Amino acid sequence: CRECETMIRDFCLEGKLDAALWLRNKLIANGYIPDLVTHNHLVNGFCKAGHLEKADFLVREMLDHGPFPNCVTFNTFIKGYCLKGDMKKALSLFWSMPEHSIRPNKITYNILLHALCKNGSVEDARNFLEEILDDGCEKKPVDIIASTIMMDYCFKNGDTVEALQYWMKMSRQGRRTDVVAYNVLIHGFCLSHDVKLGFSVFGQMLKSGILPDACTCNTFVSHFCKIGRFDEAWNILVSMLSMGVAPDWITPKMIIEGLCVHGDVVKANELLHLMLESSIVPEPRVWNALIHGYGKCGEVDAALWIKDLMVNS
RNA sequence: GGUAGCCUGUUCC
Repeated sequence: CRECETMIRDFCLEGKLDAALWLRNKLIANGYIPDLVTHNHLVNGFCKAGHLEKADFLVREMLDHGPFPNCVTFNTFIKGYCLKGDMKKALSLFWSMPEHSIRPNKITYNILLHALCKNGSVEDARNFLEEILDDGCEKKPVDIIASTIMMDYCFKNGDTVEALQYWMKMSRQGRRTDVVAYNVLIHGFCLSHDVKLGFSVFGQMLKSGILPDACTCNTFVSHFCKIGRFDEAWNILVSMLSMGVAPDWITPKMIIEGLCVHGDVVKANELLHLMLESSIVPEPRVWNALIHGYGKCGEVDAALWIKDLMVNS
């Protein structure tokens, strides 16, 4: 019945949760119990759709009749409550894990850390982190993702000093910092309007053999668009392309919208075609920005032409 | 003994 389980999984991924649940119930009625991973897909589907009552029902059934939930089940379920902003419930689930003899893993901690930063405060997250570290043996190195989460939210709250402490701890531990950690650091410097530092971090990143990605590019581009330096933003995009970084639709979106607002529709149009050549099709609002941009300076023909282009893309 | 699918961090809005 591997095929039925694959079907349930695909239904979940496509958001067809009713069908997925129906098939699961059907199989059980016929005496076959879908395996744990399949159940986890169902829980995940319900959580992502915000139907936590259904996820809750499913997890209860799993506890009572199997397949017995594992750490992934709880991670998924906890994240569901985090997305709803219900940290009380998320934390109580976390603390209930030992009752079921399920051990939380790094991912569990990171889900909660992230949500505590987002829905609560960095303070709450810091306390939680300390609690976790105290719990086990000493000198446990902090997970790189956990450090990145903390660093990110410290920057976002304007606490640069603490953010950098997380960064230094990370690099001191000799753990391999990755592209996301660098992106967060660069973004942090851009937030405090210190692009120069951002660039020097970027250089450091290249030196340690870590390749930039679309986020790295977008972080710089976003910064330059915000201060109205579209020439610089454009240069970033071009040099990233030459480094082999594949831009996503966010990159052109920022520059095109910015250029249109500032009245340089011609340049925006040029960029649009560049992206279309790389078969990157922008969002509707990017097209709107261009159409509106041409309309604003009275070039109705050009506006209509863009509209045709949009329909054909 | 080998093998598969599920859960965590960064950029625009």
